[in-house]
Amino acid sequence: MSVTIKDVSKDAGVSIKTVSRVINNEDNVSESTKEKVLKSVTKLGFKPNKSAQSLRSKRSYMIALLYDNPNKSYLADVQGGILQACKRTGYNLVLQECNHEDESLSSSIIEFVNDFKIDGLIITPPLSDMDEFLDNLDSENIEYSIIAPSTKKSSSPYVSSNDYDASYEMTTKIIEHGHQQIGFIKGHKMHSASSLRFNGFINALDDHGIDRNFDWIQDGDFSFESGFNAGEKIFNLTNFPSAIFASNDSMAAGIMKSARMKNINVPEQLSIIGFDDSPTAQQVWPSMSTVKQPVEEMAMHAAKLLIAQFDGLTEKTVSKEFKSEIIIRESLSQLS
Amino acid sequence: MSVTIKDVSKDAGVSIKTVSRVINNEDNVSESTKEKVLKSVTKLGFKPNKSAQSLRSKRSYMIALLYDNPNKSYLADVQGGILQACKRTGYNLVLQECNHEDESLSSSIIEFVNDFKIDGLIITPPLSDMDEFLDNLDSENIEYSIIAPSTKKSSSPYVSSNDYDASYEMTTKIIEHGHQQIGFIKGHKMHSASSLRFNGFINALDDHGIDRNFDWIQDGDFSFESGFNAGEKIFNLTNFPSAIFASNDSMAAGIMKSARMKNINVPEQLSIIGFDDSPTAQQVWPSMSTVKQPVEEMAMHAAKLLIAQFDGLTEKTVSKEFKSEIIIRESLSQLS
DNA sequence: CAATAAATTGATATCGTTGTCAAAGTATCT
DNA sequence: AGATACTTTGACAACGATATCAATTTATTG
Repeated sequence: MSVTIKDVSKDAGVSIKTVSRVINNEDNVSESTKEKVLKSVTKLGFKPNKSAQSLRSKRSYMIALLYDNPNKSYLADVQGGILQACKRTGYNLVLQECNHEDESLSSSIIEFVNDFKIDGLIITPPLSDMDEFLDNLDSENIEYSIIAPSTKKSSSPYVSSNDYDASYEMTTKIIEHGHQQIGFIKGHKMHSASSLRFNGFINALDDHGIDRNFDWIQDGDFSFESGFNAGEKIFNLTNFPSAIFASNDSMAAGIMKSARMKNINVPEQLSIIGFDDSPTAQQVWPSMSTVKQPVEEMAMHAAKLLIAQFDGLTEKTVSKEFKSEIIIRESLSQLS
Repeated sequence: MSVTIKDVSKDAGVSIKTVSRVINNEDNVSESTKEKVLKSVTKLGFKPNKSAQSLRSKRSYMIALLYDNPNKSYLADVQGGILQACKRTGYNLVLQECNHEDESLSSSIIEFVNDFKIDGLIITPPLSDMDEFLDNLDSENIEYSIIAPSTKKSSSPYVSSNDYDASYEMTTKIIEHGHQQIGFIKGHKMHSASSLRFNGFINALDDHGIDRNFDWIQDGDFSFESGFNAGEKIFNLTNFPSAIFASNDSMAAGIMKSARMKNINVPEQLSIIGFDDSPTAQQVWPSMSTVKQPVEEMAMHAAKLLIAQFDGLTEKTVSKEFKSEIIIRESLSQLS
């Protein structure tokens, strides 16, 4: 049926082991035989049988993406990036939804990895913030690569976003637009990004000598509803801020709705700023100013990092922090 | 290291072939030995090695999802559904992004299936509308299950949505809200859903004796921009409709923006209706009336259909049409 | 140049299943 | 009871790669 290593060995006039050596890029093969073998490989269109390789070598050539209820657009972006990295490497992506509140998270993931001989994991927030979970993986010698805000030092390779800097920068931008009265909606407590974004905000206020008003700082959990509720609270105050910076776009949209329902004009009376650049950010009116992280690129890098660990890739791949982009759209107005 | 079929056979006192028979649910195994084997399987916690099975049986236990640039939320929902179906079956999901305009689509997919020994495909619009592509798969004896609007009869199992009915019903709802002047934005031409949704609209108008106004019927391609542009055209007319029904939510959001920019109040002066119930639909203000298809359920069913073809599943799984749900939110107003 | 070390190559076992086919056991029929 | 058919079972080959380790070739050394 299909071409096997045996056919190649016959065609090239060498043993199957030598063919194996060539296709696995092993040392100690003379240039001349290598060339000979590669010629036969191309000529016959040989592609190693994944199952046979996997059976013998104990590797599955599969990496798994672990995620816990992220917004759909984030998930799609992450996947896209990983798939790009997998493209020509022969690796495949498997999806695994998790629940960070599940008591047996560690054990079930370890079982999953062992059952399917998963070569490595890519871990996204908030799972990437669970130190104990990562420790458990470490002690089982499971390889992984994490995508996370830059807080922690991990022995495993990681890809990080500069949530603090981005938040600081965006806050500065808001101030530069003339706003002195600025509210903030925090994100979900389990995400390390939440505190980073909040700290960036606070420090930017302080550095510009702007007072904090804790009535205008509300808790949220990244959901639209939590943003809406936070808005209701703020707009019931006797005076409310001229701008509100929400820790993500969904909450920002929630604020926008609650403002609208109180007949507060956006952005004339109130500027609203989000974070993530989700598809919604462009589709609401007025369009949302927001922070865009290069999620797809980050995921691609995380996958490359991981794959580089098993396959000795030629190009060196190292942990890396990615920079976010500040996007100013209609929802942030210039105060005169 | 891990438990193999040999360990089980020893423990149960039968041959490895008999164990294999039991775990593959083959006929001609006596109840007593079956029981004996199953007891050993549970006792030892035996799980068949996927690679070995795959190598010997020529099956990969992987199904692939073929998609072409759908919106992210749709993609996530489809994946969620498939993963649920895969959950306890031992199958895994592999993602494959396609381009329906690619000349070599058929051949590259056939190669992909052969290389990875993919057991079956799940095909989403617009790929599921490409008859020639499906024919090519048929002639290669590749198994697939399609998710599509109900137009075509396929020899392969399929899952369909009643786009025509949903559109007819929503249009009727709009009319019942007192609207007599109704616009429509068409979807992407390559999607069979587009014409179905349009026909449902037109027929509902006709059946209720309402005039069609072709100035209010605009082309679109499911993108936000195309919706926005369609809006601009309509609102530059001397008189415009009291309601616009867009073939999806993104375009509806585009309309909403263009209306806002012309200072047209939604929903007081203009009702806007979408299709899909994307996350954005709830997050815009006013929240969008729309049609929700049970995408996740549909995908789950499609996966079950497919898996039932290789594994003789106990419960009969057949092609099925799913009903959509009409969701009325703030963007559709009642005219007095 | 012989002796030794290093690089290259191949014969064969092996991974953990399923497939083949024949043997053994049971049931059914004259 | 014996012949026949059917059910149940197992021994062993096979899938297509990598691993082991010994054999061969080539390079280096004194």
